[in-house]
Amino acid sequence: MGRAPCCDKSKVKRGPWSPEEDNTLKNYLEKNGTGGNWIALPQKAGLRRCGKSCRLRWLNYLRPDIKHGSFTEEEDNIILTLYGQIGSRWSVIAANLQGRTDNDVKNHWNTKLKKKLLAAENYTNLSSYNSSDLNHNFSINSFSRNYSTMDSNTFTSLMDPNLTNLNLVVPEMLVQESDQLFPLQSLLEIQENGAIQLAQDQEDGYVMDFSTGISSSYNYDLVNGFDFQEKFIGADDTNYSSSFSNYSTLVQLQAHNIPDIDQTFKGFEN
DNA sequence: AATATGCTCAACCGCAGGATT
DNA sequence: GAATCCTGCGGTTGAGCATAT
Repeated sequence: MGRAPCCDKSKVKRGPWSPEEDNTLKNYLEKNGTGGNWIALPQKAGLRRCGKSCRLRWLNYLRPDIKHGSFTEEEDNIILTLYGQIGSRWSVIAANLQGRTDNDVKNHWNTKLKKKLLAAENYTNLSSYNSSDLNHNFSINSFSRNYSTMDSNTFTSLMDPNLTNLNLVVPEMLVQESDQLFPLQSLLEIQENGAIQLAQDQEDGYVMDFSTGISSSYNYDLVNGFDFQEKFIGADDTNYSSSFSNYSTLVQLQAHNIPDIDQTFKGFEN
C-alpha cells in the first residue's frame, strides 16, 4: 500500500514564518540537506510545519542563491519573450533567470509585466489568444483595426527595406526554428509580391502580403519609432474584414529598431 | 489625520504525474 | 496492477504596506 499522510493539518503551524523558524530550517538543511524527503523533514528539524511549507520556504526564500530585489530590464525582456513562447510555465522561465524563483517570476508577471504587455497590446488593438501551438504561441491573434487600403507609395519604413536579418524579440532557438520553417522576406520582396498597404495614419500603419499563403505584415509606429514584422500561418484568408479572429496561428512577431523596449512600453502604461 | 483603494509578495491550495508500496 | 503518497507546479489569496483622496 501507499505511504503515510504527510502531516496532520490541524497540528501544524501556518502563516508567515518567524525568524526563529527560518533559522531552524536553514541550519538543519545546511547540515543535513533534505534527505530526499520533505514530509519527514519538519519533525527531524524540530519544526511544527508541513513539509510542503518547509520546501516552499526554502526554495522561495531561504536558499543562499536566491536573488532578492527588483527585476532588471534584461530580466523583464527574457520573461516577456519566454512568456510569448511558452505561456505561464513559470518554472521554465525562472530556470532562465539566475537566482529567481517561479513564484518570484509569477508575482512579477502578475503585478508588473502583464499590465505592460496588455497596455502595449491595447495600443495596437491586439487582443490576447492562446494558441494551441506551444512552440509559437505569442498570445496575439485577433485584430480590430479599421482597415483601409492605401497607396503603397505612402509607406515609410523605419528599417532598411532590404533587411531580412532583423533584431528579434524572440530568443535565438525559436528564431532559428522559425527561420527554417518560415524564412523572412525583406520589405522590398513583400512589396514586389504585390503587398498592399493598409491603415496608415499619423501614428502607425502597416503593409501586408497575402501572396504566399504565409501572411506577412510590416507594422510601423511613427511616434515611438519601431517596426516589427508578423507572420501568420494556418489560414489564407484574403477575405479578411475587420477581424482576424479566425486565424489559427501567429507564428512569430519580430521587432526591429527598438533600442529600449521597456522605454517603448512605458509610453503605453496607464 | 483618517479612510479608501491599490499594490506587492509570501504563503497556501489543489492538481498532475511520477514514485512507492 | 491498484492504491496511495510525494513532489513540483501554476493559480489564488490575503495581510501588510504604499499611495490617493
